[in-house]
Amino acid sequence: MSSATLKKYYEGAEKILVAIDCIIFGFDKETLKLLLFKRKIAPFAGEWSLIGSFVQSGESVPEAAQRVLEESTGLNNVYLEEMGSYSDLQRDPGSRVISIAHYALIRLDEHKQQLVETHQARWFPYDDLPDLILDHQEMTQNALAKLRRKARYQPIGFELLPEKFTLPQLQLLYQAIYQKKLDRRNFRKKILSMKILEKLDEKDKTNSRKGAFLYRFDEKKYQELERKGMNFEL
Amino acid sequence: MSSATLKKYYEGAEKILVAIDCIIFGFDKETLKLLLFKRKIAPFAGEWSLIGSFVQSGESVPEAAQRVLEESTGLNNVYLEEMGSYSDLQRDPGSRVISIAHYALIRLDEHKQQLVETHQARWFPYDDLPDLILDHQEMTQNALAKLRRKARYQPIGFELLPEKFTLPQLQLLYQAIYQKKLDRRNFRKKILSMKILEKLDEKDKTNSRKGAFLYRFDEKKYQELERKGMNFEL
DNA sequence: ACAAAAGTGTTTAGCTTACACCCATGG
DNA sequence: CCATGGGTGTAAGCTAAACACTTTTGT
Repeated sequence: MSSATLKKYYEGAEKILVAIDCIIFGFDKETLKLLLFKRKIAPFAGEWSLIGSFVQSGESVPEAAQRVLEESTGLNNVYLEEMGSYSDLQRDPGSRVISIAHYALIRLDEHKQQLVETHQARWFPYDDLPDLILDHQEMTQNALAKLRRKARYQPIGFELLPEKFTLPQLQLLYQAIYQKKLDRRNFRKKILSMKILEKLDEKDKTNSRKGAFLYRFDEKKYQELERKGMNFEL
Repeated sequence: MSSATLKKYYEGAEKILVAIDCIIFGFDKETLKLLLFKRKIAPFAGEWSLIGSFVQSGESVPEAAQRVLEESTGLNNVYLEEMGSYSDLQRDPGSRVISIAHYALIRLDEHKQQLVETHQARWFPYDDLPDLILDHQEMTQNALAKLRRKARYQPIGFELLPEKFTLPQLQLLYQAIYQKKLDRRNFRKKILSMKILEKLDEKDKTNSRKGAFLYRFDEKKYQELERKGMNFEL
């Protein structure tokens, strides 16, 4: 093939705006929350929206997603997962844009509250969200579906908890993700039998007089088990 | 925001070439296969590659993927699933391209052999693939990983078999997907207990003198069970 | 009659589920 | 001393796993 034809091959194709949008999950006490933003630009200025940005020519998709996360939460070591593209021709009246949606799991206690204010953002309980622009509602629903599925075979739930957490807290989290109650004894048995938690000597007394022991997720132990082919199931 | 700023918002962003690439799975007797193509254009003309195409301005990502599938196999009702984006800045030396990879499951008996020839394509056993260009090797590995995971909770395996198939055939397929042997009696028990197969009166005698009964996948029964919340597990 | 693949049940072990009482502490 | 949430064990039912012989039929 001649270099002229090659040129035509790549240049004959249409370039398209590529955006990324982030569904940011957090977990507070017993509810799953989403970080939403008041959109600053037209169309739909002033309405609630996911946070997003265009992919720049100098960055890959994961880099763009990390950048957005850092700009909006101040965090740079965030669990981030691509969840698919949204490409309807009419999805954005402003222009033809293909968006690659991502969901992120962040620890509410770590993110910079100040940035939330700067961005006119707000945490909403997952089951009490405002109307969202464009196809952001659909993205949001797909994100929870993916999160649920993923949480079944990988311990990503821990990404939503502080470094030290109690078993009751962990159970509340999984209950929030699966939207159903779990038996306390069975939950404990199962999670402890996986041996991926390190029990600490401290107690957290914010929720009861007796206090609950704090645990820490042991990444190393988990990865060992994973290599040996364990299956993490609720 | 003024319309000038708006203009700047969308126009200030960089447009990027967006491609889709398809990992096309087939199943033959007892091996999982991939349809690969001799690349016609530079760079890498003449080397083996997945089939792909740029997303046109008039089509969505799923539409582009279907188009590619139809052009390369002649099939238009194909099981097709997006599996993620590939966006390294240097991934394609020809130009900066973001590719959204998809995997497809097709029935070897249905696709048009003639098109395979037209495209200088060839079916390769999954575990004996030639070197592939760009990041196509990585895509291929990710595709099988996704297929395996997905096959655990959705009966997508059937997309790889002809409409009528025998239980031994089905078992061979799942063994190929999971790369491990399954017990014949347990497999049968499990699959039949799901009640998603319709037993026919015909036998297929191509593989034995006795012959094996043919079955058909019952989409309706499956969807009913799905609504009631069954879990499809190997 | 025999070779080659299809078909069929039972037993055992492990896992999941359901369930109720005592413990520690701060007020 | 009592109210509140944290912690613990066991029995029953169910699902998964292991395992070997009979059936059919073309040659």
